[in-house]
Amino acid sequence: MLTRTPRGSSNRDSLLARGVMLWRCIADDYEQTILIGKYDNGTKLPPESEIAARYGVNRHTVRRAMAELGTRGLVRTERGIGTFVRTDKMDYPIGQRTRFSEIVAAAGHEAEGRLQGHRHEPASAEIAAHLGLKVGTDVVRLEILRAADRVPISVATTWLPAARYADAGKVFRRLQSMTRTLDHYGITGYARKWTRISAGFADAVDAGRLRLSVQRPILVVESLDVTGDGEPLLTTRGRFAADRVALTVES
Amino acid sequence: MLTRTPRGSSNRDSLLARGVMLWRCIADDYEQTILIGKYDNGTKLPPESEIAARYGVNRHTVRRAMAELGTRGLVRTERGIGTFVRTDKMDYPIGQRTRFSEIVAAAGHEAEGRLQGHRHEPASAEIAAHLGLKVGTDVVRLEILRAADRVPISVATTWLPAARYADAGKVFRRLQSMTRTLDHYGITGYARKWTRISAGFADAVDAGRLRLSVQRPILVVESLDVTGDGEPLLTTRGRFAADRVALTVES
DNA sequence: CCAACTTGTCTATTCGAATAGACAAGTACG
DNA sequence: CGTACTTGTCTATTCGAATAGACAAGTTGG
Repeated sequence: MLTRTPRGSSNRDSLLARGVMLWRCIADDYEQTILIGKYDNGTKLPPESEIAARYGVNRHTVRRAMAELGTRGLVRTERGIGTFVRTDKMDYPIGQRTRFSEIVAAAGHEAEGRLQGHRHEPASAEIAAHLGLKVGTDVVRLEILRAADRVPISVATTWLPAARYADAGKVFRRLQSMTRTLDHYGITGYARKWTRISAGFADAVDAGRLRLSVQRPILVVESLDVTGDGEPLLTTRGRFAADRVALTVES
Repeated sequence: MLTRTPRGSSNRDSLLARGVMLWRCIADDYEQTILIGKYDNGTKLPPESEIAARYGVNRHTVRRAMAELGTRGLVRTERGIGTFVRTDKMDYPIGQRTRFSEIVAAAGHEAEGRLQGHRHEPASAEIAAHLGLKVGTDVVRLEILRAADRVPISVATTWLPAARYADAGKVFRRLQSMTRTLDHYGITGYARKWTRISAGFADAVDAGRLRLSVQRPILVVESLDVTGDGEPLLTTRGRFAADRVALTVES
């Protein structure tokens, strides 16, 4: 070990923004490089010790930065081997039978759905039209964060008629899945009726939940699911991290 | 004092970016609000204690944020009175007799010029043309940060012929002023020959030196000064913080 | 199997961010 | 003058960022 520069100068200064932690600066620096497309998918990064030396920081600090990049879904680390760049996007098929947990499981990942919050509210004109209700009817609103292998994929706002699904929030929080929640209400065969896709930028709240930098692109997916009888069941407005997902529409 | 929320929740969460210090988040939040133009110039901000309560943080943390906004030139604090928004831009007249220290002094502020670095280098085609030298001739290059009342106003790169001003770096570092540096070489009556103004965005280095957020607009001012005899003296490429300066061209 | 290399985890220490409280110093107003 | 209010400064404490070092656990290649 040479370890000069015990405290000061090096490549650090060119990154160090006042009031921003070192590991965050390093993580952001790597994110830029990766998102620019400088690395191919699967490229092996240098060993942590080498990166630490190049930045003039401790190895633990680099580990913290890499952990951050892991939660952002930009790298994948394997013990004893190394850290690899991950630029492939998860394929997310959209069709009549669109179930997050099943899609993720089919892709060989671990699905997770966490309820961020829920409340009752009167239906807006748009929500009422989707669900076939009168404006102002009581509806349940759920905010759900979905992740695959602990990497956030999407945040979704879902509305259901309160008349039948008043406790949907509590049920979801326990069962952690929309499929199982509806099953709890006796709904088994439900289907996607329509899906509308647009794009935009993540606001501060969504960016935080999705562990994205602000102003990264997102895919906005609005949809309506119906019961087997064709009755409106739930409508959703989901925001997908466009850096991590590609939507495939079945036809 | 009510001081609930000893550690958690409040308006904090909506701001708190992971890896970014609290005071920085608050400062950036205020900067956004100010630059959007929500406050008129001179508007009095609420007392520190009140701001602290609104964000759910300690008063010291607010003070740190306000200190940051002060160095960015966005607020001005007066003891015993309060903190005031500062959106007025300093008027910077450009004419034949353009001397930073004189302009700033005339506006009632304290001028400061700090040398960031200096070196000799061969003249590029552009610099050579400006100074009337052959390409590759040895020139002295100075990087100067200028501030008024401790608020950074501009960073400037200045080139002089090395033949006569070889030690310009050391001299400037001692005298802290271009006017005095030239005076040291016996140059008293020099004048602006031409000025070219354009605009762009601050890169990471300039943003750091000017204490700006990255990607804030800057005014790029290229100019040539000549001696009393009309001989090319020095050429400069200055980058001014557009949020703090308005250039006035005399005609 | 063994040696070299890389990531994971542990302990200890230093330094600054953030909190908490108290008081000084300045201004404004009746 | 004196009270109320606001900013400035000080001390003390807690918690996490960053450093430092050592070793365990895993992979690779001879």
